[in-house]
Amino acid sequence: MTVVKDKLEADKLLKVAEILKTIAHPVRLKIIEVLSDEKRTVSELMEATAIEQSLISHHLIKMKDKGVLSSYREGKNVYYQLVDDHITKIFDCMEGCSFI
Amino acid sequence: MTVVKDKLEADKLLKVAEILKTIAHPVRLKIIEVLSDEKRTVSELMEATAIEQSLISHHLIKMKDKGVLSSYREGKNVYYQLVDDHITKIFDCMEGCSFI
DNA sequence: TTGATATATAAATAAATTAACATATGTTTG
DNA sequence: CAAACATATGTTAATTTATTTATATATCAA
Repeated sequence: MTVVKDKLEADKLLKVAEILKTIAHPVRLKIIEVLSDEKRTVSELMEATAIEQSLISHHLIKMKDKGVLSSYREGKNVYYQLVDDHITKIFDCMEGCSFI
Repeated sequence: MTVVKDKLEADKLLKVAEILKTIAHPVRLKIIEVLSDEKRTVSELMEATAIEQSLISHHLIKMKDKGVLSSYREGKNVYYQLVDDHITKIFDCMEGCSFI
């Protein structure tokens, strides 16, 4: 059996839990998946996810708040992007699990 | 920028979200961390997490329901263990992220 | 400057999660 | 078989999160 190398401190567990909670939603995972390719505008994300404007905005802002995404405006559009690509590894990680 | 290899189907995103939601809690992460070493009884997990009997039982049963843990009885004790060690990779994955 | 387009915000509600407490069940031991 | 121990279950309350609808703000183009 593999042992987790270093035990995570309680506060780090909290932080990890917070991030996981932030992304533990099918739409948010889809957003991450789409953004793994490259940055997208809100409109593009709406189309990619088939989620209406206000709701996707809520999702995006929450993910931004929690540090997973960042955004910048360019004219009428706002682009969202992953703060750290590393997060996409979570798909590999999960897919490796027998129960998925 | 790294691209996620294969796009996950909608139903797989749902499944992944379900699992992430299941473990996105500091106590549950701690349980996974402890079990990464080896199987433990409920009592041992209570001690390791400092969580009271009923509450930890609820956590354990939820994780078992979702397929993350399995359990078996041995006398008065019930042992819980990880169904798939692979799940512990999530710690590495998260620790690699700049926002953690 | 007005209208159109893109996005954000606010408020209300619905739904899900977590925690706490009380009680029940299963197993061993005397 | 009764008491003790380990764990599970049921119920409710508290809290958090997700969704919807309506409205506001920002930017561009005519």
